[in-house]
Amino acid sequence: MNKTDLGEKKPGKPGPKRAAYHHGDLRAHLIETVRTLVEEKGADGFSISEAARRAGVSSAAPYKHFADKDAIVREVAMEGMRRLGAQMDAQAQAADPHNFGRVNAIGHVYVDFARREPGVFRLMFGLTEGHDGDPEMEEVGRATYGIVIREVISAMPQGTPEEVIRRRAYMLWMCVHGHSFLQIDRKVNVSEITAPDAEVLAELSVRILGEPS
Amino acid sequence: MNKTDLGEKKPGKPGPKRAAYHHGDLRAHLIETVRTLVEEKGADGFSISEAARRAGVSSAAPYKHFADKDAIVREVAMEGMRRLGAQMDAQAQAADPHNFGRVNAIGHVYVDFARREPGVFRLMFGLTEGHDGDPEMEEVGRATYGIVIREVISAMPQGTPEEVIRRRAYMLWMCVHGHSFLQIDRKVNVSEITAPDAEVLAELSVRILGEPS
DNA sequence: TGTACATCAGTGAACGCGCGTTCACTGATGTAC
DNA sequence: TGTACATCAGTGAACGCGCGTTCACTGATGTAC
Repeated sequence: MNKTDLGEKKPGKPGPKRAAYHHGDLRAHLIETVRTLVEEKGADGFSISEAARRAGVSSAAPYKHFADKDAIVREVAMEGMRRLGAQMDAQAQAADPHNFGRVNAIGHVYVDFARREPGVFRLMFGLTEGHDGDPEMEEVGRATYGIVIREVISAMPQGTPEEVIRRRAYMLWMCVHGHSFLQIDRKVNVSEITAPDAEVLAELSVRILGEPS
Repeated sequence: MNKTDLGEKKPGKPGPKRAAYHHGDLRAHLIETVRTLVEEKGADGFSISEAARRAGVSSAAPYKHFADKDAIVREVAMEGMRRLGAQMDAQAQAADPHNFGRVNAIGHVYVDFARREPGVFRLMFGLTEGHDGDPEMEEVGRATYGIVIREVISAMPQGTPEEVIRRRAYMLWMCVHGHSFLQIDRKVNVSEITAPDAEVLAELSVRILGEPS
């Protein structure tokens, strides 16, 4: 197989994507490809071979950029976590602080992310054996969770002890996380609830962040 | 390979497990084997071949009892759901009804199940492509969730509208489900909470089932 | 600007592996008479 | 109780498959002079 057969490149008329023999940014392209592949086939259904095939590259090429399959998965998960954090931050800032509006905004971003990219979401939060003590992974996770903490702090009365803050934040996380998984795993229907997401999340933040009855 | 080589059976002294040439209850034995295998290797890591090997049977034998791999997985998931339901029921009945004690008991059974059998738990609640519209699966799921509904009803004031009941029940489910996954996926640590499970779950049931502040 | 060379990012062929599933088979079991 | 036979639950060999990864290689690119 000749290189001119490979991509959409015609000889003499260099394609817009592939500058030349070298791909240019195969690494980023692979991450992106794996991302869509994970959505299509699931975290355990995709293969490096297929990603390479889709990227129009030999099956050995990925190994020039990643040590092994796990390394790609890790990258996709981290990139997802960063995006989630960025979206949470942006939406929180944009939201009305009254009635726990910022906390609610974060919750919606979380659930929407799960719904929009269930595959990546699973990669980020499912047990991915080996990422367990990964410090970089932990760091980006903590950074994202830090946004939740920040907004819970500003939603609660000043001077609320840190321990209480942490506990309330975790309660919110539990709910939102559970909701996300029940949604993408299509288990919500057995609950037969009719209320829309927004209503349920709003009620929860009031109940969790307000005074107990 | 002769049959006398297969199991622990010595000729003339029939083993206690394998009555004779026929296994006796290979079907049940396979389900049990897969159950432990799923815990060891994860839902996507186990193989029928290995299950057969462990059961001391040829790799083709399982197909005398199950159509394909999915059918075994399905059975393991259903059996898990039935056990979860039974445990929830038993612990709810045994618990003190005051202070939402029964609801809390159910929550603990749920979380403990996840912690004790994360593999099966994932099988039951993770998206297992194909079990989606499975009516038998839905039925056993609904039966188990029915226990939650039952206890929420008896924990709330008489005459509470069904819609409210369903919503509160789902809120509890979200939390407990989220907590379960965060635990088994080892993500709880980033929240840095120190309060024990029991305390958090108890507070949540008060907040969710009580009057909002 | 031209040349020599090191480096880099690919290729394509090959490997060993374990898997899910099928197949023709066979020995054990249960049943009818 | 004995015999003939259908059925059942296994065997073991084989299949095709796609995978992750390695390897020696090669052409393109960047750099030093």
